[in-house]
Amino acid sequence: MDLLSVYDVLLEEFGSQGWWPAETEFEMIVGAILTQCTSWSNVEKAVSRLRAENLLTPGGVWDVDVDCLRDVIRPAGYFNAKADKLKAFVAFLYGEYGGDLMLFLGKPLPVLREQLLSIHGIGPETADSIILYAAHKPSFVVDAYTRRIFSRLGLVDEDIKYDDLKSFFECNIPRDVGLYSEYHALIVELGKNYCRRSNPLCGECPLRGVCGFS
DNA sequence: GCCCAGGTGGGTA
DNA sequence: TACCCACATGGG
Repeated sequence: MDLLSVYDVLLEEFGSQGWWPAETEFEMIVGAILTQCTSWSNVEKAVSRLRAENLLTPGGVWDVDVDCLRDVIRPAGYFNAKADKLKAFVAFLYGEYGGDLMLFLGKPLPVLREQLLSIHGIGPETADSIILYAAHKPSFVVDAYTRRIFSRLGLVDEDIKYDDLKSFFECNIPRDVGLYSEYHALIVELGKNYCRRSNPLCGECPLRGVCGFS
């Protein structure tokens, strides 16, 4: 089964996901950092608390005391590390772009990606998420579900490197922001429901029959 | 109580 | 390069 066929099955099963769930580009970036290895329900709690404290702007995060920031984002887990990461992002934004987020997001994709990866706390998945869902440029997002699902389908090795799995998608589906956005969201939806680390719940999976896992 | 969650950075060999 | 580990809350 090829990648576009898998996409069609997932879209038929789950419908359009409309990612990323955020009101602004900065909120999207905050969510991307907070959701690192963390369930979205916990991130929502932290984002709500940030909104209540008027901390969903670069200036808000820049000005707030880091100890206060840690306390506000506590429900998202790893709050010490993530507070430092949020601070690191806005420090970069003010240092390099005078705090102008749209100026930064308007940079060409390769420049944007390289600069994002230079920021403490932003690895390849977070960088690609920001490029795709905040800057709206075509960079396919790979996460733990992507590797698990497509290795269980037998399409790639389970130890495939991040950039190799990213290239596998980008070389085999059209380079389209809408497609990339929807595909990653559908992969996450499938993963949450049917492809956990253990207890894969294969019985009702829409990809049962073509997956070599069980 | 146990397992899991939309990763990343630092340390070590 | 390739492992190993810390980071932490909240839901099933």
